[in-house]
Amino acid sequence: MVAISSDVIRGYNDTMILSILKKEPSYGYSISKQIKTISDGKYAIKETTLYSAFTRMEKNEYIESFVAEQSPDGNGKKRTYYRITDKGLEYYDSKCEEWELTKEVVENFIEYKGEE
Amino acid sequence: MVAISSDVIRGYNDTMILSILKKEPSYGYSISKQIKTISDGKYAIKETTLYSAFTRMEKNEYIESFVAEQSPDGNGKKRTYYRITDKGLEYYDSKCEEWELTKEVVENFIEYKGEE
DNA sequence: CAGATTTACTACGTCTGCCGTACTATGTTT
DNA sequence: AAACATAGTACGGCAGACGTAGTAAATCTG
Repeated sequence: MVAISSDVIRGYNDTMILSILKKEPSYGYSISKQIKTISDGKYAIKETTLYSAFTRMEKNEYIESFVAEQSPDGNGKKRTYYRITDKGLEYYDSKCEEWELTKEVVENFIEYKGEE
Repeated sequence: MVAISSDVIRGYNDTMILSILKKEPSYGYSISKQIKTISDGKYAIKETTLYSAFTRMEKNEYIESFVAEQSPDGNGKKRTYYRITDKGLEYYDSKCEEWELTKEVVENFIEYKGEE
């Protein structure tokens, strides 16, 4: 079983988070589950990686946080939600471009051997 | 102009080096130039990154070093050449598999917008 | 033939993102 | 009542990439 090492995914965790926040604001636990679902169970972001990404990206103004109740009637625990900013959208787009370039480059050094 | 950030390429520098050493033993300066050529000028490995990769990979027994003259008649400066080991070949193969998986995962989060 | 450039490295310290471990504290299910 | 899911925070360590700098021989260039 091949796993994705942190050195490989490094630099794309932020992109994954932003791609989810592009759709609508969300919070840690939900994003974590969405990443698992979207990746078809192939990747799970670590909690600490996720929350430190929030801190970093908020500092960089790629996201904004706000606190909201779980249900509109005011009961339930409060959660910290994140929303993508315009700067975050730009950053996401640039990361998508970078990905296309990276793919082109790396594939020159990779040998692909079909299924087995 | 999009550039490839170190956080993105991290984890693939070793793979690139090994893919070159798979063909034949080589040395630092040459590998550096080959990476530039093979990537079509899109990526240049930093010297310090390259040489620290040698140290790490030799310790991990993915490569072996030997010293040789530049020309067979014994003149010219000596160079440190590296040769890939069986363990290194295995590692390279596993990295290729990992790349296929990473691609599948990351692409779920990326939006591709043709040329422009 | 002197100076610039290319070749071929080594040393050292810093930065950053990822991760392990651990802890807190509700809410919900069995 | 206990277990599990939810929703985090705190803290420290690690490893790979990189900036800066320095050495030194070989080769090209005016």
